[in-house]
Amino acid sequence: MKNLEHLKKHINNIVSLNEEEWDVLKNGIQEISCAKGDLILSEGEECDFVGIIKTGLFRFYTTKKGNEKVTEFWFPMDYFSDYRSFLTNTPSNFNIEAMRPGTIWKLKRTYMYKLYEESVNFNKLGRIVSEQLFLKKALRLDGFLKNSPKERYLQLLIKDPNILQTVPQYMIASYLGITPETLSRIRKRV
Amino acid sequence: MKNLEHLKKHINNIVSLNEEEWDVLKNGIQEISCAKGDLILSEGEECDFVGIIKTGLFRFYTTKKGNEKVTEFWFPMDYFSDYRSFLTNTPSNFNIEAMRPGTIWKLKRTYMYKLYEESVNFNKLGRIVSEQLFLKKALRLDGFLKNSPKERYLQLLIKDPNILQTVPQYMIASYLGITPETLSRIRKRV
DNA sequence: TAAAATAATTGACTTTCGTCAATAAATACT
DNA sequence: AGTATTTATTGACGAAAGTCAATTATTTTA
Repeated sequence: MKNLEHLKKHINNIVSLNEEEWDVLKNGIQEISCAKGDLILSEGEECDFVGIIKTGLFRFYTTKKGNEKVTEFWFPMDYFSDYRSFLTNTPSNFNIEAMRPGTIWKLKRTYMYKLYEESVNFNKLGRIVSEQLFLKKALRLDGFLKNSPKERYLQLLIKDPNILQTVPQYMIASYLGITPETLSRIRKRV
Repeated sequence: MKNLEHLKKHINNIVSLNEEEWDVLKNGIQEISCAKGDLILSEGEECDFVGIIKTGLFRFYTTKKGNEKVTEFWFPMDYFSDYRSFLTNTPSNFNIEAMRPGTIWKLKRTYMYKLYEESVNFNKLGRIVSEQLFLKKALRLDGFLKNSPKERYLQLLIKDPNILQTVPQYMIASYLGITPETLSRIRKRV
């Protein structure tokens, strides 16, 4: 049984849909339960959805020469998708993994593009989602261009303490673009 | 005298505006000529526009401890803005500089948000611009997370040869996140 | 075209981070 | 609680990139 009240409230903060619009949107949304370790998306697959985390903790990572590079962590009410794959209709190079049991809301691309034809509000929603995703990427890229590993870690301490509390340290190291050993040493010297 | 035919064609590839919509959009567009070295945006200012390069070559950079970190280069028909500053109404940490004489088209935020209220097509346009900007950031971030400096340079060779041909090498080094000396050595070993 | 200014290369040296291996700490399992 | 597994720390060492200074190449400008 889907309980979408929380989502409805969230969406209405972005753009105020009328009841009819909400019903249309609602019908496109799948609510999916995930067990720990579940892969919502795997490398090679096309990402044909955008979604929002209802509960749980998810990560977005790729692999290189056997080891994993974490690009993002997602918490409740975060948007999630391989939006590059989604937008370009090409296979993803990433995996999306449930780090613990949780629930997600998904909206398929085909459905979403149908919505875009329906009303101005859905386009507005799509625009704002894109903007949010842009902001996240931009801030993260700036961190890499401007800051050293140590500075990136300190920024994380300030801006995303929730990540530090909930995610194993070796994944945080990967997220910061360094090895676990280096992160351990940075922490010692702070 | 504004000659916007080229721009009109470009916009119509994204979303087909009717004549009335195009007239409204047109009225919001400023065409601005830039001399070499002109700063279209300076650190501390708020970026209240998005634009498209008509002609010329521009760079987007920030400064740290006196030296410059280049985040992006923009060529004709590229979107440009400090879109983070634009979206969040906060001061920019970046500069936009004309690297040679050129011309740009600018659209102010206030005007753009007025357009968003007007019709579905403008929202669509805004969405697609956001998507494009997202894609660029995402690809660049992935490069930093996944590739070494040498690999990033080789990717640039393949994907953006135009940058290599037109931009001084020390700025390319900055764009790759390394020093000019290191880039020089990488090039020697390839 | 000559001089000046800017950009690129090279060498010597330092710093930072990665790698590998061992150990310690924390967590999960029965 | 006690064992097994996973995660974090530490040390020794090597590789890669940064820094500083000098030199060479290229471009600009007078």
